[in-house]
Amino acid sequence: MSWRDIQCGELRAEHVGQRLTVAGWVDTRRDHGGLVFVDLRDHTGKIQLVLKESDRVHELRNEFVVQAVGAVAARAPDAVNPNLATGEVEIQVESLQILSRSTPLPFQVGDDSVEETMRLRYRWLDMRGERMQRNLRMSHAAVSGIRRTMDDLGFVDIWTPAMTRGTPEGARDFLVPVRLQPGKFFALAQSPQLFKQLCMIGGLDRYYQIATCWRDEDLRADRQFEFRQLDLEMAFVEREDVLDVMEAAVVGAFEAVGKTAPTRPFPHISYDEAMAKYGSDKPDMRFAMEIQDVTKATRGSEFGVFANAPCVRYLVVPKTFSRAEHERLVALTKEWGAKGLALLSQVAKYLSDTELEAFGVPEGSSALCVADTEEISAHVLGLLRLHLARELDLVPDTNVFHWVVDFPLFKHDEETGAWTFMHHPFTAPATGSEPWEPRAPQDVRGQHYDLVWNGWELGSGSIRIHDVEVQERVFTTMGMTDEEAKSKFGFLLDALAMGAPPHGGFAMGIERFVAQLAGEPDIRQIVAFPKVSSGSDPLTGAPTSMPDDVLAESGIRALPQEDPSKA
RNA sequence: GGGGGCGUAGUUCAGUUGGUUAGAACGCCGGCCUGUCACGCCGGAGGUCGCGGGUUCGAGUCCCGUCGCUCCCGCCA
Repeated sequence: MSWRDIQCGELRAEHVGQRLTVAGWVDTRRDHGGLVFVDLRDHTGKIQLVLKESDRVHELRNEFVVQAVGAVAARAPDAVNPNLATGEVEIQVESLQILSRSTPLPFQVGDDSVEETMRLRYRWLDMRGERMQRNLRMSHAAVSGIRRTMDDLGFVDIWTPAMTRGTPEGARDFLVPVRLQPGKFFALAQSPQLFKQLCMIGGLDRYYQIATCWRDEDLRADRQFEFRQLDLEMAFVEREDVLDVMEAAVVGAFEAVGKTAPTRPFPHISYDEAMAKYGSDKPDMRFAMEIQDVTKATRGSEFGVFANAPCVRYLVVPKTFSRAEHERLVALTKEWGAKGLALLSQVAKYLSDTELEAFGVPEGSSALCVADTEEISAHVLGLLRLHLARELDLVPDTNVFHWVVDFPLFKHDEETGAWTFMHHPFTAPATGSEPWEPRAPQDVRGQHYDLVWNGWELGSGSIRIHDVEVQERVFTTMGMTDEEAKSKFGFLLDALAMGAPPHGGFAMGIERFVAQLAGEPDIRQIVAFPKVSSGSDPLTGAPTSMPDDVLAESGIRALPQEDPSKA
């Protein structure tokens, strides 16, 4: 026998007269005494069961799992429910079997107002609701579309290790103690980066993987400890070849979920332009409100704050600000690192007519100015731009994909004073920018590119270094000695020295992509069992402490932790 | 590491200037009901106001601390 002949949401007028078995969850019951209506639900929808009085029928409660056998009947015209896809029919139940009971629930399935920790603690209930059903199924469909695209393009899915060599650079690693070698650790892969490059050197040509990655950094709306990325790498290609494949994958996912795909090719913007106009390397370009620069015009200003600052930039905002509103913004920008935030109308008295003209602020608008280093001005105004756009509801409901290109290869590390990489140390310098000495490292561009969707960084990639000497020179610029480079990346240098083809690739965060696709504000709505922002799992209670003897077996010992109950 | 927000019944919330026995809706329990579909009607149970301390004649309300959740900055090759 079968539990069901048809799913709840699939019943239509065409089934009238058939005797069918259905099964699902009791969504609602309307008990009229001698007559009971039950909306039976599964992920396809609901169907109304009509039950005559019997022993069992009054026992039914929400979320009981039941199986019913009965005839599909057409509803009387005045009893049709136009709000239900199955609303023209109902099942006249002949026999009902309770397959499983349910205790009263901590919240009602489908209640969208419940606090998220509660939803996560009882995720199995949350999952029965429309929202998670849609998100998890859309996630699967998107990944299917991506896989189909990659397979069709001749990419080969290669499994790379989760347990790999730790890297002190970059994100913090999750460590895995090794019982067979006490005191030594694997790190969970932050990305399959080096392995996919080795695949290229190994002649695999076109690699991809929906790869799980782990990074031990603070969680955010768009960040979890573990996440998946579409990871791909191609040999004998240039930047545009990689971008082309990525666009195809994105479009493949859109088509797989039945949404209108963005137009190809996606527009490009340079890193410098993005930083200047939007103060971010992942600009939200659904709206303008670009950052303006008046550094030159205010050089000789009598207003010392402007004249003496290395950089004067501002945002024109279509609104006038009260003193209190301005003060609040000042406080915000100070948190972000600015010394202050000048409202042009307040400092106008110190400025010449020529200077004021340079600002060119229309009637009814305001200019908010930051006078600081170029870096801080861009950063703060970039954040302020996003903040104000959201607050003033200036963000249209559109989809804007674009590539950010021409990144610097190196950046200066404020803490150590050394040069470090912008992306990772395997990104190739732009053609023509090598050898870069005696050119300053900050002037070297890298063949790095980011994919940005509505201000979310979906992922990044680059053309990699395939020349062992260039790779060594990059390590040297970063202050690495030959010995260090050899000990950390000797295997890569060996491989590069043994016939490495030109290659490049990309990695796109799956959850970020699907969250945007589903219109969700954070990736927890896409992940079946996510962690909350403190880094714990409210469902299982993980992480937990471990007995000392278990730790000892792994060759480690936990540091004593303060007991919070004593505080 | 830093800043903001939130925490009251199972859930979502209200709770005035500090003042009697902390309320509502949904859910839950009992009863009635043969055409409902957010069924209806009658009745009922349910509270460590996150936790600890303080101020006060009196604290859900004010103060301090702490815990949890959340958003953001830093961080995220």
